Amino acid sequence: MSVTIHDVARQVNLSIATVSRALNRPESVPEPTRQRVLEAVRLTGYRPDAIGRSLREGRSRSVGLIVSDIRNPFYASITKAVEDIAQARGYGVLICNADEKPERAQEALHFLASHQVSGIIHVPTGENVAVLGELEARGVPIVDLDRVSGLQNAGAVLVNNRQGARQAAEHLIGLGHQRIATIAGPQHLTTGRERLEGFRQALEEAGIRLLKRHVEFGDFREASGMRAAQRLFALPKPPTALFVANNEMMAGALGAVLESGRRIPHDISLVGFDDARWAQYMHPPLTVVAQPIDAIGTLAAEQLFERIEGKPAARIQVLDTQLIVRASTGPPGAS
Amino acid sequence: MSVTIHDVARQVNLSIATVSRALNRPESVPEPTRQRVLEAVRLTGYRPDAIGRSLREGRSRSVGLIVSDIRNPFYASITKAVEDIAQARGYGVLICNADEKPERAQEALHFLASHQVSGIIHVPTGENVAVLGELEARGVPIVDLDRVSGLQNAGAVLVNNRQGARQAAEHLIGLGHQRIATIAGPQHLTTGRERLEGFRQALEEAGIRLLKRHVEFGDFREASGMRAAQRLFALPKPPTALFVANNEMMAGALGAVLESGRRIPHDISLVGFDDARWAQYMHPPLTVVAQPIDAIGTLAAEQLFERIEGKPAARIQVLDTQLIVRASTGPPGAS
DNA sequence: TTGTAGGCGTTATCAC
DNA sequence: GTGATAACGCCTACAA
Repeated sequence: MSVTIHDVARQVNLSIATVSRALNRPESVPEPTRQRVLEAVRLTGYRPDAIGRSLREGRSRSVGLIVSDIRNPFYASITKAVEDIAQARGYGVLICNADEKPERAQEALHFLASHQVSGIIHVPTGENVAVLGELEARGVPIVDLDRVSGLQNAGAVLVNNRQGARQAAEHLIGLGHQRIATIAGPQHLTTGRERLEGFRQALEEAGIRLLKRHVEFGDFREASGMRAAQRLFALPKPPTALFVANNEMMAGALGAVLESGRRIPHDISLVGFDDARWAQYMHPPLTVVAQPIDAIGTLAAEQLFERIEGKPAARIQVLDTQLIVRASTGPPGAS
Repeated sequence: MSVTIHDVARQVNLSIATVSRALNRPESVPEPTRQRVLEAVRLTGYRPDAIGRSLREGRSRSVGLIVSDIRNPFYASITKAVEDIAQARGYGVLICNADEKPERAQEALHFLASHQVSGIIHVPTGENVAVLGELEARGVPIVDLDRVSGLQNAGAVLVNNRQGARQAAEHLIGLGHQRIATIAGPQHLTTGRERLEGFRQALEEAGIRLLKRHVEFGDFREASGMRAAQRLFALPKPPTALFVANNEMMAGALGAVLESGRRIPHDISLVGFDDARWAQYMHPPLTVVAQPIDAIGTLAAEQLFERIEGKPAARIQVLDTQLIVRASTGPPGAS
């Protein structure tokens, strides 16, 4: 069995109360006693049982992280940033992969609740405001990441999606494109909506109407991107430029491009949202709207811990995107 | 506050014992009683507190996952597979990113121990056999993944690294290369050692001596791959073919190739270990030794839960690799 | 069939 | 300065 505080107490002929105090409130115990305890701890290899402590304190020293797709490098990076910061503070990370399914996210939320996590970082997958609200009412800080859950008191770390989409659109327009299409994300997600809106708006301001048949929708997963691109390429007058609203759907769209024998950017100019290693390495390197991934994860984790440690102010932080022009975009019909 | 078993008991005028029984041992309670309880559970929204249960049972319904680099898509996929299976069984996953640092892995191990996890899936980062042994002695099943920790009773899911490296070497030899180099992984890791051994052996069998200056070592991270490749390219007679022992170091090596102005495969043939999306998309597409990623994660998780649920047999499962020939390899000096 | 009570490991309150 | 004790929520012998 494991060594408990009783073993340490026995070792030094003190009560468990004193041992606990020596460990948690060093000032409340005379230095010599404290040293004796510390020595005994070293000797026995005692480590406080996290479960016992959690039960007593009403919260576990761990945080929940719900991502929509752990295989998307964007969320893998986020996970790393969050885990880094949690580990530094002695917290654990319970990871849940919602796989873009709201039911799974809800299940995860319940699970985290019953585990008394100290806080939750959450990539919303759909409508789970009810469960979130309960958690929040119980005093569990919540930080939305990437998307917005609709929960009132949640903090959030987001990216300026409208700006990003606008950058993509303006770049394409500047190159002289007129038949510009987009593969948009799910419209029940803020990222899906905002990227489409920013894109449409930029086009309109340039006097270009975004045709209905030039807007295809996907679910932010690879397969849907491929299908959407295939539909676009099947049009009588296919677009000469395409803005794809996330990296996974872009991976799928690329498959369709290859399949159709089109050359990039001669036959089709491509702009993605969110950078990824493969985007830099592919041929030609992909023009993208990049997000400050590390900052997103770090800020979310930092805000979460600030609030866990007492600062009540939930903040909504919006970060800027950056257009990185590489070689997948060019004037229509030119190589 | 949260709703506890007491609230449910009050609701139906029963003792908490009966409620607990109705929930955990349906057969030990008359059906009508059970129904009343279930109804009350629904009404109150009661969910058992995982912490209380864990304390009582001496183990939490969660497993630990220690990976060496969560941003490496290989481990991100593993994480997904493990989380999938855990979630299906009602277990949570505590994720720890060791970042290839043994101290962090050890810290993580202690953390998981104090959290009374039911089992651990573990990508060894170095020598943590002592802590692992304690865990194991406490009855916590451990499954090594990808590498081998040296722990006696651990199960393991591995890949045939020697075979994989051999496939790479033979492919290069078959193409006619003579000056073949490798960027090997850390030699304190089984993957690092075995891939180098298999590679060397295949060369020797073909009558090619692997020169000392043609073996560079990295730490399985991108930056080290770049530096290693730079050293290789600075040789008076640089190699015409290069086998890189993992995908991250390959990413770095690619940077060095670009920087040096070499063309692939005309000036240098490249074979990687482990496939990645960018490997397929890059130009030219990368020849790789692929690992059955999903199977690795799934088998590890399945073995872990089998053992959690009582089957004592730790197994060592070794999976085959597969050479995928794409366009980054060709005869020396030919395009 | 159901209830009472003990205890898992911890921290904190209250005596001494 | 230190110790005894209660409490957190749960499950399960044992008693009724």
